[in-house]
Amino acid sequence: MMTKPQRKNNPDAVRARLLECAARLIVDHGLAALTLENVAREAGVSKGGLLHHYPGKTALIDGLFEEVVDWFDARVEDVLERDENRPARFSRAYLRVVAAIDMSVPEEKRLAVLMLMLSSDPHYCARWNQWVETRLHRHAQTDRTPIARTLRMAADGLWLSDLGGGPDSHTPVRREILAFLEKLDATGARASSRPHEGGQ
Amino acid sequence: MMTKPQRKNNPDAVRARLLECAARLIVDHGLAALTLENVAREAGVSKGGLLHHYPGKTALIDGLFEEVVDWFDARVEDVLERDENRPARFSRAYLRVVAAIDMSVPEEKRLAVLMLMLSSDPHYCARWNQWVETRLHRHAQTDRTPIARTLRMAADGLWLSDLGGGPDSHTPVRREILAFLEKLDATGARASSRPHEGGQ
DNA sequence: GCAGAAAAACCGTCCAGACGGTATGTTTCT
DNA sequence: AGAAACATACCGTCTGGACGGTTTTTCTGC
Repeated sequence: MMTKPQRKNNPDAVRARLLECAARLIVDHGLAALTLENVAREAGVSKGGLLHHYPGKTALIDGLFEEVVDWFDARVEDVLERDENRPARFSRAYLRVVAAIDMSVPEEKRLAVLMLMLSSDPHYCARWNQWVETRLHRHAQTDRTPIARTLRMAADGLWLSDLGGGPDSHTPVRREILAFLEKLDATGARASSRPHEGGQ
Repeated sequence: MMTKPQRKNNPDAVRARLLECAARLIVDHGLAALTLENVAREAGVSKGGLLHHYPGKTALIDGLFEEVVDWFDARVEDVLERDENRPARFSRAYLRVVAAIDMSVPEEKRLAVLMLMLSSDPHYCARWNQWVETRLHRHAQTDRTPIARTLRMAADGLWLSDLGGGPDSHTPVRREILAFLEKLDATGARASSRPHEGGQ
């Protein structure tokens, strides 16, 4: 008995739940549903409690943004390590991570949140671009080719398609496209792969 | 004299200006900035005036959506006509239209608005998917290949990049990517181009 | 250990501002 | 004159957030 009558505050868990609920609200009911009261209720705390952890709505959203970016970053870095040092290395990892997203898994809906925030607020858009450009600079030798850019752009398209359930978001089609793209960098790589030095 | 002291109502122009200002507000300051008051002020009319033309906010947004889709559709159809009946015909036109967007031209920012609405509201997302699938069905013989899908996905990525001024949205890079993609359907077309019949 | 003070976690209430929308008046076109 | 094209004033609602209070946890001196 007495498994858990010992009441324990767990602020970290509360913060995590707040972020998770905020993400779910956005994905399931749109950005308009992201109100302090809704998030608080979903997370099982009061509005005052929420505001204790995140002193304002923007702080909440900022926290969500950063968490999702970190999550994505970690996955990319993970794929990156297991890959040889081929051309378009970073961009391929980027694509693979996006392609591996399974929207039926709740936790992976986070990416949809990112897409939402990206396209709705220029501010987050800028921060995201900065993230991309940092990696792009880090992998300048392998990822400034047209192929690399194409892979990333296709990944973004797939990503967007995931969000809205477009005609290319179904598993068989995805697999086909991904196979095609993976083959791409082997075949066409030397056709017009010349690092493009320019633009800061 | 009397160049234009003769005051003339021009409701059509007002409607157009309202839509244009709404689009600019969204692109420049995010969805949250789209309020009736803001739009009205930007367009130089009162809120009452706005509500006279569009009886509600949703009507305004609907009008904007439809106008942008029509605009995009017209451009795609235009490019389509000037193109021979090659594989991936529709998808290539789709890509070319997106690639031709010049965000410095105010009028062409409309596409960014579409992207915004698509990713923020499931309702518009569904309507857009329907548009795509209609064309896809119309060009079933040429545009159900992996290459065609890739072209469209890359177009979507470019499109998204345009919205936030991502690293791939600058003219020289665009040109390079476009050239690469245009070459793609010639080189890799027969490697794995098999119409994929399935999915409803 | 342990009282008690301090800090952190959390709750419920209230308020000012913003926003969508209505109602009504005034001007302009036909 | 009558309809369409506007403007002005106003209302109800919702939401972010401030505020004060209460409970829980942690720190501190003994």
